[in-house]
Amino acid sequence: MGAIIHDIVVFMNSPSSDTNTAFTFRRHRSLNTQTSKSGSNVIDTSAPVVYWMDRDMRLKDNWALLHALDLAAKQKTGVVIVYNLIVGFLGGRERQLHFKISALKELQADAEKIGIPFIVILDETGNQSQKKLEEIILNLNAFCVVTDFSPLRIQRELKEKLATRLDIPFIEVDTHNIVPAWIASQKSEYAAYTLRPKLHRLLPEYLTEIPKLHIAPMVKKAIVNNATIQSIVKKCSINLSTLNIHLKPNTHTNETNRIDWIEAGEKAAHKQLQSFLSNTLTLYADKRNDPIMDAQSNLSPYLHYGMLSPQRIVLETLAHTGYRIEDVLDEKKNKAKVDLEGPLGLIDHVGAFLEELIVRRELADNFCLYNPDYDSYTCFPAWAQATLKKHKDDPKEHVYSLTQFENAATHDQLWNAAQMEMVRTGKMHGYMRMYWAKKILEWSKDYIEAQKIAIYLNDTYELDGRDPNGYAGIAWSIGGVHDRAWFTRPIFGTIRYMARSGCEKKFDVDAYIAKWLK
DNA sequence: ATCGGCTCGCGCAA
DNA sequence: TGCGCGAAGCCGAT
Repeated sequence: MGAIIHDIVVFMNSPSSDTNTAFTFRRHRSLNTQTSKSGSNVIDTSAPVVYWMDRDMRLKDNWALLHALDLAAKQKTGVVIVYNLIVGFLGGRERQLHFKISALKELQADAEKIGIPFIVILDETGNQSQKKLEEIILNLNAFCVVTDFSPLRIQRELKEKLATRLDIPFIEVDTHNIVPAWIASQKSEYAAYTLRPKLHRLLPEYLTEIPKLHIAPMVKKAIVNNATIQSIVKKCSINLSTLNIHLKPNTHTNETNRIDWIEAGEKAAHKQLQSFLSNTLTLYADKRNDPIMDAQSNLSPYLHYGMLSPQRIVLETLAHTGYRIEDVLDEKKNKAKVDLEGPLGLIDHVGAFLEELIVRRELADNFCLYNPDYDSYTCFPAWAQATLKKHKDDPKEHVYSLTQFENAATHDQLWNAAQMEMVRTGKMHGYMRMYWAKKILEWSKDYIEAQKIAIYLNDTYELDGRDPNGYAGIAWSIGGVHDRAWFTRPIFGTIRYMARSGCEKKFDVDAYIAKWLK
């Protein structure tokens, strides 16, 4: 029988009273069956808990770090964070790497301030991660390893390999979702409406306050006083300020390799959240699908890198508006009764925002977790594969190559504008992402190639690329995933179609084109 | 401006 | 077994 890590209890000072509020969290699971290597009576205070930070690049509101700190406090030892920087991860380019490195600098400085060494190791070829992580965990004589959760194959495979090699407990904590993906649902959900009730049922249990980061004095002391760990940290961590990596430039050179309109890191993320809540939230429900209006949250790059906790966003949104989560969920449930004419109320904006933040994000993780072929056409539902296959050889007015798409050289200036928005800013407007992907289906050799092209462009240019949201969004647009069948038409079959004329009815297409194509 | 039909299959009620 | 309904739509009729 393997080790069972029991639910742990965290105590925190409630801001509204001076009594300690105890609550448990169940956001972790064991990745191997190892028990601690020392006998249960022997406490080796020199063996730290290693938090291998992967998907969630933040110190605040991070359940994985909190879990590591709790285990360390029980063991009277310290915590060391290890971040494994993979160059060119999943086809990422300099823009994503630069964004990451900039956040890592802040993380490293902030972690060290509170007595947590932050080691950055470098995997320049993409195949050294397992060996390097193993080495450093061994060198540090780790007591156990805690990591965060991602449903993407590359990360799951690395964890599986590590799990077979480590002879200490290896624990995964989902700190990217409010309800852990494997608890929210045990199967691939058919659509948002099948996942929604499950999430709504579990939210009262999981949408709790998040404990403040509190470093127990002995946790800090265990590291500060340990010369061996200090020397390993010094020896192993690369120097971020002198790091100089050049990746293959993008097709659109110079101006587009680095993104400068958005600042990386958790401080910048919190600033953006506050700005969104104060300035933009009241536009969200009716204007978020207008690519001319700046009515989106602009939080997705931060969410992708875990620089901001979605749970914190929900808590802040509720605090800012004064609603309770039940109010918002009930409101959505009774929408038909409440939906009178007139301007939308604040609660509609909050409902629309939280629906996207909670249900849509968790649905994307659910999709990748239970469909490991999330980036292949084989993940499309049977009806969609059948209809796409049937219409595969329908005559096409335009067929473009990857290069033509990449260079925004189609006949459709609206499509080209969307492509250029992504190339220039690293973030295409959410509504345009659907149109963009649907048109790649319409103008590619076939749906199999269309999905590949869309994923390549998304992962290359979007700051929030290489994310379950991207794979799910493309599968929705091209493969009917989480969607229903619609009116039959050429090429698409019964996959939902989107037309430029629809965009023209909804927003000022010419203004959008003028903005991104000069 | 607004409406109905198009279309598939899940999940629940019966 | 039947039925309601779903993440963003389109199109033609009114």
